[in-house]
Amino acid sequence: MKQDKEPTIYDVARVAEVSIATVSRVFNKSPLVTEKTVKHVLDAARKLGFTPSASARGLSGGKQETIGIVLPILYGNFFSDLIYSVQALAEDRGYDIVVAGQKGSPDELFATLKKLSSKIDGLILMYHKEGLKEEIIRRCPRIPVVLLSRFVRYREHVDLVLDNFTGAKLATEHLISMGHRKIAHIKGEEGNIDALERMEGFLNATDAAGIPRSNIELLSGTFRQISGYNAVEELFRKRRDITAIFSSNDAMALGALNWMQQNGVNVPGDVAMCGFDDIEFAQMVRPSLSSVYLNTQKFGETAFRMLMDQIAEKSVSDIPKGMVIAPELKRRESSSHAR
Amino acid sequence: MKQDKEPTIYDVARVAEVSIATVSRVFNKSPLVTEKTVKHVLDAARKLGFTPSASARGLSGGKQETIGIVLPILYGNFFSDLIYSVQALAEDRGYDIVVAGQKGSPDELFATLKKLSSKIDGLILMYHKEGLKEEIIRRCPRIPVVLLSRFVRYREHVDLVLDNFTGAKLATEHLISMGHRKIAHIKGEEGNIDALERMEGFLNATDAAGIPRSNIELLSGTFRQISGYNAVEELFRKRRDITAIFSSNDAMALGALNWMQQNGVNVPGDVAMCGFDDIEFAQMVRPSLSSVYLNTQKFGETAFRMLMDQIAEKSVSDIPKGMVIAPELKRRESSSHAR
DNA sequence: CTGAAAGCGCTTACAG
DNA sequence: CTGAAAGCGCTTACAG
Repeated sequence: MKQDKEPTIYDVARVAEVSIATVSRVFNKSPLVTEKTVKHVLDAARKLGFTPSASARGLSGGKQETIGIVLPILYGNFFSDLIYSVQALAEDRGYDIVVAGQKGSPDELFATLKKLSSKIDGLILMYHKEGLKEEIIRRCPRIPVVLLSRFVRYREHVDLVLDNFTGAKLATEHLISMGHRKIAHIKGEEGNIDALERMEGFLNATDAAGIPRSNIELLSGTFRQISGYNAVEELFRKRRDITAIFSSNDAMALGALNWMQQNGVNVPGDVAMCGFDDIEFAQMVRPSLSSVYLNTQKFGETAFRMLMDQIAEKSVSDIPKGMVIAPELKRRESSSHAR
Repeated sequence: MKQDKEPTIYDVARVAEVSIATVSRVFNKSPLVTEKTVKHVLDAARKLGFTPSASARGLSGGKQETIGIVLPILYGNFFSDLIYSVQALAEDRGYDIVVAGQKGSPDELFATLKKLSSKIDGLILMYHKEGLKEEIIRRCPRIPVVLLSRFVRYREHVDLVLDNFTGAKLATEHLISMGHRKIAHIKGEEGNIDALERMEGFLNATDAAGIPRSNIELLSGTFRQISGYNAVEELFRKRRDITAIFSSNDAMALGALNWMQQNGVNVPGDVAMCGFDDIEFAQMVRPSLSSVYLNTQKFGETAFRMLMDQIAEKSVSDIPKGMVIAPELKRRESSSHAR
């Protein structure tokens, strides 16, 4: 039963009394083989504990049955949600997933990709650089890629976007629809593109509603809770006419909530509040926090399907699709009070 | 420059005017090759954009330069932290990581492992079942494995344990050392082994301190925040002499904190509080929440090192090491008041 | 220090 | 429907 080395296709062929070609066909579900032969082969394989060698398959057939996911950083909820959703689909299709991070420069990225490329049949890549799609097609010509971005501004350069901008716009429109005309925005970290796109979404909505810039207040933040706390403190020192706040993330919104609760400002009675990210605590806090949910799961699933399409067509599509995964607004208590 | 197909070792050999054996040696950093030859080969390889085929290497050399990580579920902070820490080390050593989840039964697990085994040089596996180590060695004899568990009770069956029990004990001892003798514990989800081990750690500490069982109160919980809220509400209806609470996780601790703040119970003045998990919000909330931190990063790094050792020794070690990664207590405001 | 050659375990035209 | 055989791109004794 127990082998000293892994059994090969030859062992199976011998036991099943067929040629190795037939064994190979059985494991590749070729329609050519008789049902009876299939059974023989499968029995022999089971008896020997045979599993085809991925290396040999890869070498001769060119299929790895593995896809790669390369992300800026293998960390946090975004990473975890993305892998989770892709893996669930990949498993059904018999694909394994190899993950890689990427440090800094495009050159290092390409070194990673080159090394990875002989292990995978396709790649899901999140990286932000104009013209990257074209460069990848040029430098890794044989490998289908789905390019991902969290930034609408790169829409034309990638295949799939998880849209911060529209999320922020949705949240702001919601606050406006509740009657608010004097709205503050707590910005995210300086230089962070998520933060930038969220602010742009905010301004786009207020502008579209005809709200004058003097009615809005942009507050500095760092995405950390304490900066939300400090931001509202400063806001209220400066002016007290603001009736709604859109925060660039939930952590800062919670910090802001904290300050207001400590200082007798009622939410949503005096000030309505909306965050971004829809972290677990948004539902847990009192008042529960309205927030924008980025559907990372859908993002991952769509990316995987796009990749499978490319692999199936055996065509490395060079037409960026620029598809967008829409964010969703979660209305909760913190913005439930109409003006 | 741009090839219609990937360049091979033959192309490099031709351009560098050496044999393919030499090219191979260069890429395997064989000490035999002249510096001058190395340079020629590397130049040719660069010029052609050559990267060795992982499949061919795997087939003929038996090294995949890939390790597998198989976890119960590819989800949440634990997963993300573990991958992050392993990946950082693996990248330095030139290893890629393939991840897989596992559904239910041991048979499905072994199917997953068998399929994976030809793609990897070693495996980090988290799975809870007595005798699993032996079964793996029997059924996947050629592949080094590091078995992980979050449960000390399986210590003898695995290589590395992330210790819930001691974490809970630490937290409880801390509360006792602050002078508390009447302590409640909010339990985690019924049937969950993490929850069970945390409760056992709690009871172990109170017993060791000679605290009578009548002085302690075990409250039902589900790990969700609301259940912590409900648990203290019930506790205070029942008795008001409890001066400290150890919660099986932070979410419930935060729920409990919530109830107490709403009902005029001062933390830590009237009741000290300690949670488990050290989630981000533990530091953000007021009062900040004391908690137990499971060093997942160290867990992952240690697992990887153990695996590398096994791979290097080329010996599939069958002696479970039963090493334990100690949890750390984070003392914060919620338990800062001595009795 | 370098090369010729066998072999790793498959897939896939090509014959039959 | 099945088999014999070439070939995928490497590594590694074995010679020299």
